[in-house]
Amino acid sequence: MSRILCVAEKPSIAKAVAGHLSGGTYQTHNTRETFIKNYVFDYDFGPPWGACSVTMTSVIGHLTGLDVGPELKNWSYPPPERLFDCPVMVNVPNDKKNIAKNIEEQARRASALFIWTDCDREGEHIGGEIRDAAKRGNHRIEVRRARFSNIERVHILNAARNLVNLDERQIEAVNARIELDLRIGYAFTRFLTLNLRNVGPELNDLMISYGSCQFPTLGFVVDRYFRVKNFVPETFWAIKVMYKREKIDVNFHWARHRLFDRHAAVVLYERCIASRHAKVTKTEEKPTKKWKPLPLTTVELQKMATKFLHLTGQEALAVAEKLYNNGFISYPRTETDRFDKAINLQALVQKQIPSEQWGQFAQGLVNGAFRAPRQGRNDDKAHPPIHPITFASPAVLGQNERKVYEFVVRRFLACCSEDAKGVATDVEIAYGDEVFTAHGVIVLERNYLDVYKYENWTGTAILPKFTVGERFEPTEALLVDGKTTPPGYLTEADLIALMDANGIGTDATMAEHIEKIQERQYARAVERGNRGGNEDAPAAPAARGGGRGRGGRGQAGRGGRGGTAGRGGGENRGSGIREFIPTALGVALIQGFDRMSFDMSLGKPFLRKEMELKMKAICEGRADKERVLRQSLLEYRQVYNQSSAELHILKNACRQYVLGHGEAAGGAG
DNA sequence: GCAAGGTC
Repeated sequence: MSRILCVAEKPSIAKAVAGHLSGGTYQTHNTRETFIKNYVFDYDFGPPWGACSVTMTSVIGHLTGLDVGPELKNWSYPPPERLFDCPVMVNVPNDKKNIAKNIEEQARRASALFIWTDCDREGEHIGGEIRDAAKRGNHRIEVRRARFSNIERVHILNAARNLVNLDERQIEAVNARIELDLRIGYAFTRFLTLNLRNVGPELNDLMISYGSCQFPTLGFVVDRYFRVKNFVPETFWAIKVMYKREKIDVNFHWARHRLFDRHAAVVLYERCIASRHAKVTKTEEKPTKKWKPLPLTTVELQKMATKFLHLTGQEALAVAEKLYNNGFISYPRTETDRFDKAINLQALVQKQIPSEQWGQFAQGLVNGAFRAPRQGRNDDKAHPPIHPITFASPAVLGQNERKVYEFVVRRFLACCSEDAKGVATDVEIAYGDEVFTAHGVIVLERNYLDVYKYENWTGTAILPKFTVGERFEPTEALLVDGKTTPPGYLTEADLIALMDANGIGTDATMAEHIEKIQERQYARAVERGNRGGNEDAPAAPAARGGGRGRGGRGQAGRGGRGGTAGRGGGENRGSGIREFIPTALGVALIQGFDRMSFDMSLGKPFLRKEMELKMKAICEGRADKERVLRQSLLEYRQVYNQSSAELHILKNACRQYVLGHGEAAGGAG
């Protein structure tokens, strides 16, 4: 019987796959690494392998690291630009030696290696690392890969019978990313730290790092800071019409929303008053619904946790990992927002019936209210959406675990419910030369809203009956004025959404980058509403540089902000929602690079997006790794040279913001 | 001393 070595990306997958392939009977052997077990069993992989003796084990993420040699460990010599062309080498870090050794030893006794890493680019690369380790033990070992996107039994058995080859292109694409991130990160970090050190005592002992993810993350924070800072309130005028019928105040909204020209508004208003009567031109009553949420991804979990659970993204992820390790929820790092058909959702719903809080709701779903979840557009082909696995009694969970578990379960049950249903009424009237509308909703069935307490469907009222053609005299018609208000600083949910949209970091690392820019003292998190005076703002005597000067007209009507006067930060006082404000250093770095004559500033997200496109090109065979590397390093070296040549601009920005030495030469913007 | 990406 031939021996087969199987290696997964993490211990939990090794155990799950071993369970499925062996039918639940395997021997467990400890290794030198506490978390890693070798599972031994027999399995028939079908032709050409036939019945085999299998050892299933795992790594714990990446097995190797890339680093520069000892001759480049000294920061003072050679200069940082050597990092663009010095040798780099792959090594197995000390904490991974035992894992690699286990694979080497097992490979010696095996004729084939089957790789069971996640079905994504990084997983393919980890597969390559596993292969290299196995080949060190047995250079003739045959290497195949299993492709699976969930750990349902049938799916795993199917993967075991349909092995493929490792995709070298994906491995090369990741190799390119690793090498670029290392060289560029090291080079610019040393450049910044060494060159800004002598600008002022404040910067003497700081580590000023650059990274392809941390800098764009900071860039978002700084960009919003300037939008708030440079916001110029504008006065607007609006016509408000109210009509009382059947004891209901019906508020009609002006179709023009608001005007920034007082004279024009007054003229239009006077025509309304002069006409005295309004005429109903359209009424419409139609069924409407509020959609249930999509299946839960990591990014969404973090956004919701920062909004509703009073946790940071990183805390939420750490708690979710603990819940996962205890078997309560599925793998928490996923981009997938659609459930695979193979997964038995009703059985998972059933497991929640014992809950005192949502058990009844789960019972209702089991009794017939169950509906298939919506299908999102994202599938990482590696993990299902986050969902509960077993019921966890609140007694066995800590406080934060309880909150996150509750959210995961409620979200899941909401996904398996019916949309909320209601009737929407719209009434349109003509008054003077103007058009006004009223909108009302009656909620008929709350459905998922009964379990998903993080959402509601209110703020809309029941409208009395109106008939087309009828005329009435409004109870109230006023010309009101107001001022546009600035947007708020970035919340963590905003920041995560921006990173997600711009491809900065991955679901697993976004929270780390947010943490990093605070650790580096580039930005600070402050509870919304607790921003006292100017003490949190950077020392920025002349912050004219960054965003757009006027927010009023251009932003009108978009999003929930920049709206009517009086809706500023006050409403959220003590909300527990944290927002990010750059420090003087953070502003200086982004502004400094922005003021240099680059086509693309290091603080903008485009460079990372470009890297992403290049990786894709390598994966699809349209580009070659070596050429991509050569080309990218050439570009970054030019950015580096230019940064050296224009270093005074960066230094001036630091003097301006950090030391408060007035507006620097070179100007703002 | 420095990056970003896996995972515990």
